[in-house]
Amino acid sequence: MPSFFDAIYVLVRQIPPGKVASYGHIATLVGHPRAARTVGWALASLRSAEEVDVPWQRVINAEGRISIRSLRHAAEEQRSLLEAEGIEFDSRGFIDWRRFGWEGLSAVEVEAILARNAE
DNA sequence: GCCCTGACTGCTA
DNA sequence: TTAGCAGCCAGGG
Repeated sequence: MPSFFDAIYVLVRQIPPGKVASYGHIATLVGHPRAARTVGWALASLRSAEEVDVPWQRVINAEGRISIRSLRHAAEEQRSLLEAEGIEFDSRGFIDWRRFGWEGLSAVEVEAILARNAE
């Protein structure tokens, strides 16, 4: 059974290129619907470990927008990375969930992926 | 082991 | 409709 952080990283890796998911969405998938802040915290600490292959830029807030409080340059970098994958921002900086939102995985799929990762 | 912090969220006023 | 605020969870000091 991977730790909470590991579960987050594993699920974020499941987000396909050109798609985005919200912090709350990821938190729900790992079994903690109210732990969105923890997801953000996990990704924030992840960013310092660049060798880890996790597409952190594909995780944004519930509004479909980048809202990094500190690390302003990281927010700009995130937007660049997403645009490079074909994701478009409207004039207000919002992403269209209908076009780029990730559908997520079923509980069964999540369980299988986490179990595989735990090996 | 307690206290603080944080890339969030949803409800109230 | 916009702004404030209190939960939520885990890691680090």
